[in-house]
Amino acid sequence: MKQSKLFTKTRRETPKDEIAKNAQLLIRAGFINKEMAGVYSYLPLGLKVLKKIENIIREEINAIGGQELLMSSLHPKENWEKTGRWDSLDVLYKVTDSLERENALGPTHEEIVVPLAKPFISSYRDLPFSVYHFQNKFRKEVRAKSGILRGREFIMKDLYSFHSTKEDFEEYYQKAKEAYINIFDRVGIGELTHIAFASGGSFSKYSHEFQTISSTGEDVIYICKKCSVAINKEIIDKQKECPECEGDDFEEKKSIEVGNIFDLKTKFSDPFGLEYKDIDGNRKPVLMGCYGIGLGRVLGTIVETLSDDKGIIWPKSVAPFRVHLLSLDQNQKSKEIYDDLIKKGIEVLFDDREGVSAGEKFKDSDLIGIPYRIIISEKSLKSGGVELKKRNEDKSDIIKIEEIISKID
RNA sequence: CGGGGUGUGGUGUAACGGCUAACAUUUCCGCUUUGGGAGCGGACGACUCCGGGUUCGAAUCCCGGCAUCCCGACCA
Repeated sequence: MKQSKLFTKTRRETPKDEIAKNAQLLIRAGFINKEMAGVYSYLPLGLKVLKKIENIIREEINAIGGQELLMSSLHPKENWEKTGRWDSLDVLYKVTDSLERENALGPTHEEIVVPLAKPFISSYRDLPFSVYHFQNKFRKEVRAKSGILRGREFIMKDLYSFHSTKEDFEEYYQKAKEAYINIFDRVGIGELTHIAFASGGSFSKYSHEFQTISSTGEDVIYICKKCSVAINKEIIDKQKECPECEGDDFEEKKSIEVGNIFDLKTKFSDPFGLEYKDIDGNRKPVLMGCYGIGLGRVLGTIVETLSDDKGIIWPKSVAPFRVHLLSLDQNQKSKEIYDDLIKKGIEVLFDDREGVSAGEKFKDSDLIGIPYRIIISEKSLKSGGVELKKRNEDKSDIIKIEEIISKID
């Protein structure tokens, strides 16, 4: 991608209506645009990152047998009345059309996925299975806050699993937990992310949240100093020892909930009569689990936790480009290198803008946060090649042009 | 939903109740310049969020609304 053709430009000033670092940097760098409180558009750079996060999640969920589908955003009122949530869920957006028909905008998809699964489940032989999708969720948050961390419209991966026995559910739940660990490792926040015990489970007594340590987080967790698992606030009040190792020394930290896994039991199977016949021919309710990850929240958390005062520092796995190629008045030589890297399948943002000073290109590059920066200038060429600098390091090296590929893996 | 803050060119700010609403930046034109947001000259760009009110006179004061941010409550 040539930067001279890029849809967005960077901004020098931080927008005055954003306090959260994630939104300030993402808007300044041209990744997102704010439409209204809690609602953001993803621009070409932002969408690239979002898609990379999505693909990592997709690979890990496919690996535990999840089948991807895409459910609707507009939901029949009837389904929500069946579960009682038409009236009880205050974040539910209700829309009325000109014929006075009422619908809901989906904030989550139990009300769709359960009736959807019903015709496909009759026997215990049909179980287990799991389905998921990436989709825009709508929640009428009374107070959107923290940039893209708590919005009114956001993309979520929600996975639903269906089981005949609790043993089978527990086995799958464990696999989902491991998939989540892989996901947060791969997107670059694994070290900061703790599994937190939360209330709500039936068999294991707990559900689990994935909490990333960050001062901008709105949650508080207590990290066990002995085994590093965490407990969320609502259960540490009742219990003073670690459920994992029985340690009793905790560190209090603010954190962002980037994902959760939850045992639904028969909460949604019951109202929809989702049943199967067991081996003896008895009808029994299907057991379910649900597993969510907010993509925008993950993206925002990466920015919150990995940026510095100059801009964003993307992990390689989700960076919009691998290389930021800066031409300092050397467009001809730079173009050759750019074409060569593209031919080799490297994702490159090529700052080919003419009449833009070196300093401005450096500032923009720091802000956008691409992992590798290659500078081509009269100076570098005289020294025998190009200059390579990593976004997360201060030092830089002059390397030969032929060496580039081997240095950017 | 309670409490507080803020609404001025695209962006960020300034302006005691009183001249044609100022400055920076962005953008455009010309020249010049290329290692940390370069320099000079010129140009474009605002019914000062909306609606009322007070006043000879309102960006400025008052009332209402809307928007937005923060704190709290809420958060399958």
